[in-house]
Amino acid sequence: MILNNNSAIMDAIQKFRGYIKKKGLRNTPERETIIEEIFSIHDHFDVDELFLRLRNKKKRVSKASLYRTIPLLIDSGLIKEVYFADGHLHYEHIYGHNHHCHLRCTCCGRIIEFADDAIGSIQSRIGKKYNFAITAHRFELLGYCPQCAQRVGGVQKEQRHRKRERRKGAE
Amino acid sequence: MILNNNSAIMDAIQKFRGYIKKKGLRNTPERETIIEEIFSIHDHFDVDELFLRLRNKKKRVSKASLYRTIPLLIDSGLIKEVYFADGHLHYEHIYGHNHHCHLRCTCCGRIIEFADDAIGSIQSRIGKKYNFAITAHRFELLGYCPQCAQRVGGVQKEQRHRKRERRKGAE
DNA sequence: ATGTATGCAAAGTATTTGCAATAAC
DNA sequence: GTTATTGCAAATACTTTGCATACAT
Repeated sequence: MILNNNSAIMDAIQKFRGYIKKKGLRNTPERETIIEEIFSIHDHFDVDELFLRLRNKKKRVSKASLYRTIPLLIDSGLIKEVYFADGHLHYEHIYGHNHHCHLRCTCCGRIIEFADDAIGSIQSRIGKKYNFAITAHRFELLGYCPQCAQRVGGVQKEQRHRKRERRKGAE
Repeated sequence: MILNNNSAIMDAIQKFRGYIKKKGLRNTPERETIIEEIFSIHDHFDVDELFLRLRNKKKRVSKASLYRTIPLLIDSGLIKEVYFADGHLHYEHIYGHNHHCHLRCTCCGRIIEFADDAIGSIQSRIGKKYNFAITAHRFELLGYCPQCAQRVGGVQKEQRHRKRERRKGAE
């Protein structure tokens, strides 16, 4: 059911061009490079991962441009924030992904995607009740995965340490 | 239905003392001061707000202690992270609050609390399915409040600016 | 007595911003 | 030609940490 092929990338770029035009902004090769990379990631990502992936492919886009582009991608409906961990936000693209939420192990950081039909009905029920125009939701379940549940639990810092190791490795 | 009176504060402190003892840590006046302050806040808070509130009451607790105490309060089940905005996490205490989730206007930052019975059943359904021991969830709905929906939309930075002004005012 | 907790200041990490040069329209 | 965008480096924001002192047990 995952459609992250060239057609999804082209759809995304088309949608972004429309957004740029509507807002009176300018399109640039850097922005399209970013979109191409994001839509080739079949997973969640954070700014640092995105930056490293681009650098590994010799695509030179500065981090400042990443930080400046991400809000545009969110506003244009191409990506969304999915959860906060390791001290920063993680994102994922929207096109070609089925809608899902995240189940996260607070011990090892493992992520499982899930979907549940009841979420949509809660969203519309609450939106109507408070007269909000709801544009997005974030639903995360937190707990211990089967492996971590056996061990003690409460070793919340492992996650962050692992992340640091990963970054060092990439230098 | 809100019970943030002295008995809720005492309950919280009792629970924390039990936690401290179980973990072999030490209780300190600073930690109890922090708990008292948090349980007197009938709202969400972030580290900076907590720090300023304490300072305004001449209770001298360093920010380092706040940052070191918050994980203990989360681990002991007294508070929880509720959402990420303005570049950092916001928290709320658990005792004496009915369970609820947050509806947030991405334009003006306004927060509405809501509850929906379906959330609990999703949580247990998914926990069972993936064999996770679920300890918490975070469910946020994002959109435009009635007032902001009338104006354009997309002025995502207002929120952060307002926060900065607020801080300056408190100096 | 022992060793955890504190405050402070420094370091670390993430993100934003000023500015000159570039390039999209 | 005009002006948004870029990369860089500096600045800012948030959080963590090292260390000497204080204090809970």
